[in-house]
Amino acid sequence: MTISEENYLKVIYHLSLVSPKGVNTNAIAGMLDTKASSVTDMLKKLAEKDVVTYKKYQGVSLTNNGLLQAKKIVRRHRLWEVFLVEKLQFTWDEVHEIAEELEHIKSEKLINSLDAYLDFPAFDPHGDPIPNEKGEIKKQEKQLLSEMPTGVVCKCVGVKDSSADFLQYLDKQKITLGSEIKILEKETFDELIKVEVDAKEVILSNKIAVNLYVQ
Amino acid sequence: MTISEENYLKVIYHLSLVSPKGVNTNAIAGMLDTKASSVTDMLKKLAEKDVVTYKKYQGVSLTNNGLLQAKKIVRRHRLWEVFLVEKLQFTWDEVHEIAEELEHIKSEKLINSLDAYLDFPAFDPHGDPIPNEKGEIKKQEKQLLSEMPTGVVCKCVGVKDSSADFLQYLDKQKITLGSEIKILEKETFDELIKVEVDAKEVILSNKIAVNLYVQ
DNA sequence: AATTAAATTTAGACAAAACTAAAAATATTT
DNA sequence: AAATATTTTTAGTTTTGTCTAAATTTAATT
Repeated sequence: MTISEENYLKVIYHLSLVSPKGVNTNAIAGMLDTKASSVTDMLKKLAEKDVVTYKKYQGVSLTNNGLLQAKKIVRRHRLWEVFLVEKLQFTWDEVHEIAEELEHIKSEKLINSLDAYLDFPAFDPHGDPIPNEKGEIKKQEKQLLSEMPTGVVCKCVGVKDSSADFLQYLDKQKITLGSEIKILEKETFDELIKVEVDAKEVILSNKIAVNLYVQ
Repeated sequence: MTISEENYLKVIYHLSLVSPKGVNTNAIAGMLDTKASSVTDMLKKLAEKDVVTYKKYQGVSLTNNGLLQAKKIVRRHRLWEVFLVEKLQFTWDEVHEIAEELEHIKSEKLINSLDAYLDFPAFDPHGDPIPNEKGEIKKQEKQLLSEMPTGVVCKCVGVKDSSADFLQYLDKQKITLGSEIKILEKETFDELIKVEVDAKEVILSNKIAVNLYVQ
């Protein structure tokens, strides 16, 4: 598998978690910053290789084999992210770009040794689950901050949007993985949420609340 | 720079250490397992980019810029090798292939963090020097085992041939980086060398002796 | 010095992965 | 249901890095 093919597989995997009944050509093009016609070409090739099932105009889905391959790529990506944060002191907003490259290094021995070296982490620095060697994923129950009722104390366990911009904004508010968040007040009119983090009161917009997973 | 261009630069660098007055097209083709015509094409492109000076039929050499680039690639390669051996328990014969891939990950921050994490190693697992951030290389004085006189005790500090086959052969003889080697007898007729390693007598062929650096 | 051999370059072609522009299929409106 | 809009596919190019085969230059021999 080429790097390009791997990137397609990965994107199809992520999109199929949201739309399990078939992923759109355009959606893939959007994620990969390429053109729909290029996607069509690649889908044919991937179908040839039996990693996706593809019918003209009907979108694609992963085959069992394709799913396993995709999980391996995600596994590599997330393990490297853990490495960068835990061992090389990167912050959670810096790791994605580099992991995009590292994820394509394919040695099984490398990735399993890395996994052991990191003590078999179940989640990456953004709270996303890391598939194990067999592709099994430990599901974590989590809810969006926006869905939590007033008064409760919850813990930040992940982000939906893991863009550097969002993560840096969270840093500015002293919110990070594991932060305790107490919901003080929810304003129904403009959906602002007043919370307490680090013994300080903070106002969070809805845009933040719908992108923050808590438990 | 593409991966392919980096591979050419790296090979030209290694070859220019042996033939500083210009590297042959054929030599490059041999190292990269490609054809001379492909090399010619690439040399033109690299000359365009000012990383090599190239004159038809005269071979190539690196420009100052090209030399720095090449050293960066070598630096990355060797740092990853140290990482694999020191942190992930790889053996010295397993690391080259994987480092061939890892060397193309280009984040400066990544490589400098890795360097610090590994405590700024000066040599890789085969005894080859690791350029620092500025491209400076710490030279180590070393001689081939074949050049040492009878009677002396020396220490293995590197290998000239770092192929897996050779390294595994050395492992079988219990010779590794840092091994003390006492030269007991040199046979002039067939150039076999009797040495003592690990309190055991071993006979080494000339092929071994001309590929083992000692101090 | 002429001839042969070896190394190198040119010319033309190919595969991968992208693109543009146009055509076809599906969805959505009116 | 017809018209329009959107999505997807096809057809034909482009770029990168490779190849083969032929031509050219340099090196080695006789």
